[in-house]
Amino acid sequence: MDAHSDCNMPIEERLRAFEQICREAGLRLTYQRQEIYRELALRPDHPSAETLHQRLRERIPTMSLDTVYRTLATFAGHGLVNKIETVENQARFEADIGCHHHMMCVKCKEIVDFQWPAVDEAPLPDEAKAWGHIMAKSVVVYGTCRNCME
Amino acid sequence: MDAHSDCNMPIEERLRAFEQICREAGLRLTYQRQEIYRELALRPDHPSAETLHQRLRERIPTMSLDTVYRTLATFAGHGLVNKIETVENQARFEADIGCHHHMMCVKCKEIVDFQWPAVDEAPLPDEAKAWGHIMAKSVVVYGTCRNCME
DNA sequence: CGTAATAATAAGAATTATTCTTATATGATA
DNA sequence: TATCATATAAGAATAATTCTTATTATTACG
Repeated sequence: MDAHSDCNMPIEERLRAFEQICREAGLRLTYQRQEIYRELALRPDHPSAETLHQRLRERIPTMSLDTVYRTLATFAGHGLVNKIETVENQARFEADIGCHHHMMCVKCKEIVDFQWPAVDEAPLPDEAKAWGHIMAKSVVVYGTCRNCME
Repeated sequence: MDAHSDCNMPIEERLRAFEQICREAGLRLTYQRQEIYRELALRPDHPSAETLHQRLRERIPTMSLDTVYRTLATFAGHGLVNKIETVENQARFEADIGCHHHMMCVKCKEIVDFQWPAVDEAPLPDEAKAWGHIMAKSVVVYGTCRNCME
């Protein structure tokens, strides 16, 4: 089985998998990288780089926003985190790279994971196969969450 | 049948539908709005606001980038155009609001429409229904297009 | 274990993407 | 056609992200 990290794994195991992937990829295991990964992996939400930076700065006042951006980009390049596409102009991130999709509330902007096996299992249409080589698919659903429906 | 605009309709009809929707919504039918809509509807690609602005400025040198952004936001708010979510940080737009999905080439960033009835017809999982009221769903597939596979 | 080489960081500047402000112009209505 | 509200152009401002550079810290190697 491949080294991966999803929300059903205990945090220690996810951190170990993270460290292993860093080592294999030749990424130095810095304090900042470990703390950024841990902060992202610890909560099930989908923070922006800025939100993550604010959280980290409470513990680590010297952590710079640039490091958060740079590190998240590095992680995303190595498949350690996902950058989530939304209609908003601030990118959102998650450490759970298991197969799932996203629902975003158009009011509070909260993003929640969900499973949709019917879509995961649906074969890509011929049109898509003819277009080129497909590597990833992403479903984002927009609506109003229960909290925001008052 | 609802007034809508997809790539199978002749451009004249799409422009008429556009004008009608503007009138019904109380949106003034300005020269800029008509030209921005026409420019977007005329091509099957998915330009950014900036790309669209460059195209328009060749014909209309006084067209401002702000007007393009503002107008696209207005259009999107009235369901006249789609703002497409991607992992890139520049938003992309399209005038085709018929049901379809998108493939994006990670190299050249080109976006192409495709149909995927299996996904359109798949019922949302209970998890999603329980979350709140869902209004839209978007599928984006990432890969390398034939042109970029050399 | 200490040290050299090199990659990563912090800080702030720079860039890119988008939105706001304000004076002017234009479309819709009477 | 005059009126009035809305939309526009221009450029300033803000927001989001990336770059530059000097410094620091990790890793590999002795």
